[in-house]
Amino acid sequence: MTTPRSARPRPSDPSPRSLEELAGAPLSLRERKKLRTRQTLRREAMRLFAEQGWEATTVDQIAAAAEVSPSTFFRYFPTKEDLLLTDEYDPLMAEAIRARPADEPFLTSARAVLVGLVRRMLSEQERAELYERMRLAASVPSVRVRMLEGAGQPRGMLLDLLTERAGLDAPTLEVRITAAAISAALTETSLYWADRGGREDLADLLDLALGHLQELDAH
Amino acid sequence: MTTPRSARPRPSDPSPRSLEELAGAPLSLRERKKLRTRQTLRREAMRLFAEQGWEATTVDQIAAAAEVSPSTFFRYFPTKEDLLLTDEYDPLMAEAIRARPADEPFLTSARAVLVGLVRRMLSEQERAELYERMRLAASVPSVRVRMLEGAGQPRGMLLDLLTERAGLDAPTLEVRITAAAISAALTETSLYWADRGGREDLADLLDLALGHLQELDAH
DNA sequence: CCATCTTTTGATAGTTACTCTCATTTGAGA
DNA sequence: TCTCAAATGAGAGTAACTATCAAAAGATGG
Repeated sequence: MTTPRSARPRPSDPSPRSLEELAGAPLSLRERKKLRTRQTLRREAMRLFAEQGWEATTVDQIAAAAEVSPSTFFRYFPTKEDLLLTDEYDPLMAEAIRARPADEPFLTSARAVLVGLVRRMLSEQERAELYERMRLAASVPSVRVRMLEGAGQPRGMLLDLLTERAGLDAPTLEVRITAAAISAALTETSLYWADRGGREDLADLLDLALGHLQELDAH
Repeated sequence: MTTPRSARPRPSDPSPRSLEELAGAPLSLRERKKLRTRQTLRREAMRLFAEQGWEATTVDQIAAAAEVSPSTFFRYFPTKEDLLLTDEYDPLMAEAIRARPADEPFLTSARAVLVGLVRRMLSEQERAELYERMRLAASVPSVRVRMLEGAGQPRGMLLDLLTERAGLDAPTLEVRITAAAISAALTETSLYWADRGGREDLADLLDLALGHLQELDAH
């Protein structure tokens, strides 16, 4: 439970990440292998988690199932928890928020963008994966914790956006409060959704939650 | 980094905790010893953290400094991080919030109570301790993480209070959002305070932060 | 196709936070 | 003083990491 920090040589990130599959950039063999290893690790991990639960599944098992050494596992995922983190939505959110009028209250922008994104963007499979991740996050504290931490989390991005929009260099307390509140609402809503078995519509829930934040004063 | 959970027999909590020093209840020898062990552990730990930093200080060192076995350490603090958590203010907060008119918006109650509590309640020494804890929390991710998690954190208590006040059995999404937002604001403010070297007035900051939450819609 | 250079990998040997179990000590209460 | 429950210590074990280094495998220029 010490602060994890990988000083060990890691396989370098495929730079423009996942977009170049669509763009013409042909992946080199090396890059393809790395991608496949990463996917295999994640897939095997999720399978094992589903079969045996989070705690009963060791990193060694995951590595074995993916046919790599434990060392290699840690080169791809600095912690076991990181298997469940993805920040792939952050850039999209950032872009969409920047496209909104700058004089609009930030929470209004965020609400519109987040709800819209969730409503449109998720394919069935993405939805299912998100659900699995959130289910685990909801039941395993250390995962929730890592999720709240910030690495792959929206707070950092929201903070930057807010600071930028306010024309500030460093975030004020108010800015930090706004970012923290939205991020907390986002996480809480996802967890709530997972708690209820993923049966309700996530976009609706999110709309409700952020709407509630807007009128916190009245309840 | 597995989910920590103490299944080992722990020294039982001195039930009404810390209040009975003021009340007439004379502590038994056993209770006094437990209290002293807990305090010693925490004090020695803080000293070592200050001297060597968080990571360089091992649990074994702390136990040795407090002259107990490592086993005993874990009986008192399920994780190293827990050394920095205290929920001693929670009961006071709960009581004070319950004393407010039930038809008042919850955030208004919370703001009044929290700010009042912080403004009045902290002796110089409490203030200094809180500052040290927050300083560490602000700089050591795993601690911040554990702080956000909820164990010693106000979210759980706020959630109960809110659910109770709304006359519900189980918390709705709205209730969860409110609790999460207030809790996040509380933590964020404390971290901000620590970031700034503890020079500003915590009560003022808190008032500002919760006030900002009330008008999130306008910014 | 070959030789070299770089990146990725695996093996091995720690360290540390924690868990479990069990025998011993110590305070509580009669 | 005897008895019982609670608290402690000792020791062995697990699992998540970290650090190091040599071997394997793609990339690259000729």
